[in-house]
Amino acid sequence: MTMEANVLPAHLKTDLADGVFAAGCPSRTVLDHITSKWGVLILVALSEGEHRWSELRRRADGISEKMLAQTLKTLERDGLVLRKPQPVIPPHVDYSLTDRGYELTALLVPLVTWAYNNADDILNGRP
Amino acid sequence: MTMEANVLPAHLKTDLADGVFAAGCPSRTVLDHITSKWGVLILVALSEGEHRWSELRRRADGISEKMLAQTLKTLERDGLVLRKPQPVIPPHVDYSLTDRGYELTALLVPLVTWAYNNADDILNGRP
DNA sequence: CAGGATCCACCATGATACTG
DNA sequence: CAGTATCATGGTGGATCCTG
Repeated sequence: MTMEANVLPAHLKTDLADGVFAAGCPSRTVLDHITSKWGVLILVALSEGEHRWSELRRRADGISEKMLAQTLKTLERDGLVLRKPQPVIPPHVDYSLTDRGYELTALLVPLVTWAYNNADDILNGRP
Repeated sequence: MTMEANVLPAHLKTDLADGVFAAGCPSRTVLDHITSKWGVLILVALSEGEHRWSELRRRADGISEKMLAQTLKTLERDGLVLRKPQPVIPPHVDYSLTDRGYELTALLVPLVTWAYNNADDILNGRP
């Protein structure tokens, strides 16, 4: 019996243009943003609802203020995250997902969940 | 009308333990591997079927030999990619997905597809 | 409270050359 | 063909201090 193992079925492939493999493809830049170390965590955190700066800082354990600012700015410029300054005393800023950001996290959360569930087996060489 | 916008429904959240946000969580390491710049492309390429070293080198446009070797080694150690040296003349090596790698690409390919389809809008500030 | 600015260190990455 | 070895570098990311 001849069969090629572990090849994605056609219906999953059709949407994936060859372009993603090209060096100059814009998707590379976008992928860099959304799969960045902290980008993933921030997006997943926001998928649970609106968060303040200080909440995100605590939630994404280990992130520096610099990287939080940089990550949020990139995601905001990409139209994935919405920044809402609240002019109250004391002032704060709320971050949430845009529609496009929400669409993205629907794909991202399962990936992170999978990584979480498989991490121990993977890192310990278990099948 | 009060409603919280763009929050994932409960059934998608339940599986996602708070642990992923912890600095020491093993999933961070795994995420680093599978969301790395070249890791993503190699996994997606292999989701289309078995590839040789030289094929992967050409497919992942712009990758250096060093990065290809490093990426493949990491993915192999993680049990996501299978390495099969072919003792023929001239010799070559086939790379393919393990069952676990296949499971992963089922989640990864939609993400890459999304990035590809949205890249232009995102980078040009279109809604 | 939410950042901006600056300095610095290191590691990931790339180029090149060589080998089993 | 499929890598490994070595070296150079620059960009990512952290620490610290400062501000609206």
